[in-house]
Amino acid sequence: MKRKNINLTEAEWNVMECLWEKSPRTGREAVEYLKERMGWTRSTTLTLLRRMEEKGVVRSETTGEVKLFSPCVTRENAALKETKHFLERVYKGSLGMMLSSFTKQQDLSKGEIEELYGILKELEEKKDD
Amino acid sequence: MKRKNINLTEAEWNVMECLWEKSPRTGREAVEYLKERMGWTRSTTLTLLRRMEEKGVVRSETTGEVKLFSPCVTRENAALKETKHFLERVYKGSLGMMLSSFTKQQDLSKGEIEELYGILKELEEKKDD
DNA sequence: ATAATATGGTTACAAGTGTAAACAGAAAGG
DNA sequence: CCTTTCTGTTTACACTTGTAACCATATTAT
Repeated sequence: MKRKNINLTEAEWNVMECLWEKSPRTGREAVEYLKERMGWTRSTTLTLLRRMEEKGVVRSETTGEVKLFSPCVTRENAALKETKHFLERVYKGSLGMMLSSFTKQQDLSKGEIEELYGILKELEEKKDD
Repeated sequence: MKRKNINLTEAEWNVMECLWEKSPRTGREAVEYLKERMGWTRSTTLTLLRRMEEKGVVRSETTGEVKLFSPCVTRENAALKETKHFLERVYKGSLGMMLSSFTKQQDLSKGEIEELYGILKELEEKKDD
């Protein structure tokens, strides 16, 4: 069961969120953060951090007393990768298919539609010049 | 590690694709299909089918000689669920955020942008009446 | 100095996943 | 009939993921 595409698991995303929000963070900070929003125990958080360091998505430096953890991937990159993978798997890579399928069953508010329009418009303009 | 949200795994999506494309299918058909595009052995496919039946995403009826497999979920529903889950995890549930993040790094062709526009326009119109 | 804390490391363990070999009964060929 | 061939069922096994207890060492408070 070789896994080439080292995508973040659900639990790992939470750890990343914690580090993306602020980094570097000491182990203690991370533990506290994840205890609060996830209800994880100290062990759980530290184990995750260790594994993620092994996987190369988190890096740490020991400064005398404590360890400082930082993410090795930007949120943008991780999200992009995940998005591609997701689109590939579920919508044969087509963003259009995803949008139309999704909106067909999920009612978007007027506001949301406007938002999407805005994004597209901007894109187009950027393309023109 | 209780998993409440029975989402389809990567491998399972392939089995579903096979059944969505045509169903019901005999075991043999499925095996052949997945041997071709995935290179899976007979065992692998049949094991997957069994597990998926246990999970309730696939159903089978034995007609005397052979077993006929069918999906218990529509592609649309599975995709929607997966999409929600994905958006939640990666983009805090925001479709807009996803679109803008994605397009910021992934160049869309003129054609693709047009396609997305079309989808939105249609949505809007439907909303109006 | 001794006991309580904090901090990080090691080990554990069940459920889930990917992948498949082995086995068993039915049907078909010779 | 006996062997090959389908078809389906059982068993297996390594890796992953979620979750955590346990252990060791350093620091601190009494």
